[in-house]
Amino acid sequence: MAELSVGQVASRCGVKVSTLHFYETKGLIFSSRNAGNQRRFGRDTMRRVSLIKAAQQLGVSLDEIQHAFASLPSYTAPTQAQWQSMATGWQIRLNERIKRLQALSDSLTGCIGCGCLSMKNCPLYNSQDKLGKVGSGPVLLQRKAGQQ
Amino acid sequence: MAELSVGQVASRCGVKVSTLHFYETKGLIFSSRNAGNQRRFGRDTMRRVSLIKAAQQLGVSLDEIQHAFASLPSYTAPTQAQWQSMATGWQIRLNERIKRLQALSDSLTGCIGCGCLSMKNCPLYNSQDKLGKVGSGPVLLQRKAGQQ
DNA sequence: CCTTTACCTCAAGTTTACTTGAGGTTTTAG
DNA sequence: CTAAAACCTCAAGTAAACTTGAGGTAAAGG
Repeated sequence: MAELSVGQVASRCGVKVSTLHFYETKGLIFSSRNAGNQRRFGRDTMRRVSLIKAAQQLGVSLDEIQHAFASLPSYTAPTQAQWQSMATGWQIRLNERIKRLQALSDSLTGCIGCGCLSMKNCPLYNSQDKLGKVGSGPVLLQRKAGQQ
Repeated sequence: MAELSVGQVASRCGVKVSTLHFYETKGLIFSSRNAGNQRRFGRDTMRRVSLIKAAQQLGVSLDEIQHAFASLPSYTAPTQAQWQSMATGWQIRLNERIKRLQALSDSLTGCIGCGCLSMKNCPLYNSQDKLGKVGSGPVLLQRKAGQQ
């Protein structure tokens, strides 16, 4: 049983069948068809779906994921090296994100310590505001890559 | 100048005026009105907006944020203790999230190490799949709080 | 005073990521 | 062989988080 039906992939990946259809239209996964026009997925599809779900945890959009997947072959199972370079790429991204969250956590710690009643020395609030200078405000740790 | 106009809050927080209107309809921020029916915000509004943006980084929805804000007074500036208990709550959440991302990062590291050609020992893929047992699949680290 | 900039409200539009449903075909289990 | 379960396509609906636009009022600078 080399190939899997859409229902099998769905149940083993914990997603709905409709989600897999959707991912296929987005070019995130690929299938061939059997005699009766039903989808048949290679086993690597499950890893793709796992990676999609993992990446979404990091706040990565499907478009970006698709872009990252673009280096992988669509219809043949990716090689070891190909998976590895993808995984490495995600991990770099993931570690950046962890760092940012850590920084945010530190800011909150400062916030808890400072009391923040005065708003003058709150590290969260004052990360950019500098006590009300003209210009852009306390745009804090977000907005690294054009989120708005 | 104790109170701020919507435009001032917007530019100092790095968000659009329409976003502040939107947040107000959602009950995330509050304003009084001047003689000409224009909004006037207390300075604590900026901290609220900072916290909203920070929380969004953690994947917290506006509804949840609103719920967390519910403990704060709407029209009077929150006290030190009130801010602190909020910040502490966020930080617990934040640290949980960091832990999860760390776990994901570890899985990816395993993935990079194992090569994953066989799919038999990939820690990312096999976190729940157990080599194809019947039942639910490699539902990995997500889905902690009914995300789908 | 007058014009430009900032505000106001309310309705409708946008994007992302899916889900639901209708109407019909294929597989599979008994 | 037949009935239920699984698939198929395509269109439309949903939810979150905003944004845009129209039509009109207020405030601020010269």
